[in-house]
Amino acid sequence: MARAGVTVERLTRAAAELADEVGFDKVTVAALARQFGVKEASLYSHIRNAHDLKTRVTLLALAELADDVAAAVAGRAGKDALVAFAGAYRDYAKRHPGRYAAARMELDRETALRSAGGRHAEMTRAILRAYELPEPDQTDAVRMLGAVFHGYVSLETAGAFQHHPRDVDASWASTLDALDSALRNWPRS
Amino acid sequence: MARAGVTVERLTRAAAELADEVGFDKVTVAALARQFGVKEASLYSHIRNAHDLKTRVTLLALAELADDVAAAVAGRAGKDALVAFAGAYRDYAKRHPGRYAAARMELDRETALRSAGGRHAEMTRAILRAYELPEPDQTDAVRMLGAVFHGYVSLETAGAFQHHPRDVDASWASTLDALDSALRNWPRS
DNA sequence: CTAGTCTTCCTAAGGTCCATAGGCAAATGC
DNA sequence: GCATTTGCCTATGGACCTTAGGAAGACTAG
Repeated sequence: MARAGVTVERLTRAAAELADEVGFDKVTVAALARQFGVKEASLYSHIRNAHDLKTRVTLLALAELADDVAAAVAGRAGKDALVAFAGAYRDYAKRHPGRYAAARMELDRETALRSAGGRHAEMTRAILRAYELPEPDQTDAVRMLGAVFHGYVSLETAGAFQHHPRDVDASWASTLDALDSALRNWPRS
Repeated sequence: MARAGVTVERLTRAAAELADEVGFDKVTVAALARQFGVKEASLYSHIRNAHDLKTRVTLLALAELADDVAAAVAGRAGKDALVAFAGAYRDYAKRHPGRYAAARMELDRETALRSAGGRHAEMTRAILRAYELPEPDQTDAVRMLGAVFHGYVSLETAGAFQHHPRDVDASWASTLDALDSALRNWPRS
């Protein structure tokens, strides 16, 4: 039998692309096998199971997203950095909806530790540096920023903002203005 | 054959409870059939398909959540109302994680219109009344509030805040303080 | 180069779930 | 009391996940 040249890397890339095209939940071992022209069972020489495959896509997405955000915030500070971070985050989610969904999948403890999740937290803290928040307010602000970014993108992707004519980009810009103001006037505990 | 007394209502309730126990994505026609002691095929006399069943759980969850929030904000205004709204929202999500996940499922246009989604938007606008924001800022604020609430609950449920010792309730309170301040000092366009 | 080993792919098979078709019997309505 | 409707059944098939065991290509040591 001629070999199809399947590797974990190629599988993961194909799975990520498939996720962006048809949705992360529709990434199946069967669909990938079809794409590579092999039988489903063959893929189990490369991945442990379907969950393993999805986890790999998640790790890929988290790393890509962290790279994008890192590039965006490089050399910026304060509100500038905030807007760049948020823009890169939202852009990634819109360009790669399937990967973004993967990035939000729950990981088990050890996998989470070797993911790019830590870089995300670090970068968020870096943004807050200019606002000079002491702990624990800084941690609270990190959590709030994460909530706003993820929440906005998530609702937007789910079509929750489609029922009103107001431009979604404009609301986003306005939200970032409000966030900046909230961070500058953070209510100290 | 003795009848098992299956009805759409009982199915929906059982599905909602099952969702809270094992996760919304694990709510299956097969599992429900087992619970009711009937064959899978029998359920198709009551529901059209699995998606129909999930949609019913979604509508139930949206209505329950709207009721809870309405009860919480009744007779309150300003920051008081904001905190009550947010608290009811987050409590519901924690008490009913499966239902909450259902509430975030995307609905088709017509179904969304006859859902309690409209009440949610109205109540959010009601909260903002005290902050006296003109349009389109009010809409922007509605979107931001939705993003923060959903995003926070979503990240918390996914365990994203477990990697830091800071008390999650305290961060939540702090976030609401910041939101209140952001709404009071909303940057007018 | 050859023989052994590892890797990649296969067939076969069993499990879960979703869904439809067609039938029988209990419940309901006139 | 009889016809109709409704609720449940069996049978069947498709999609997906996964494991076991085997064959043949690819690599490696002697």
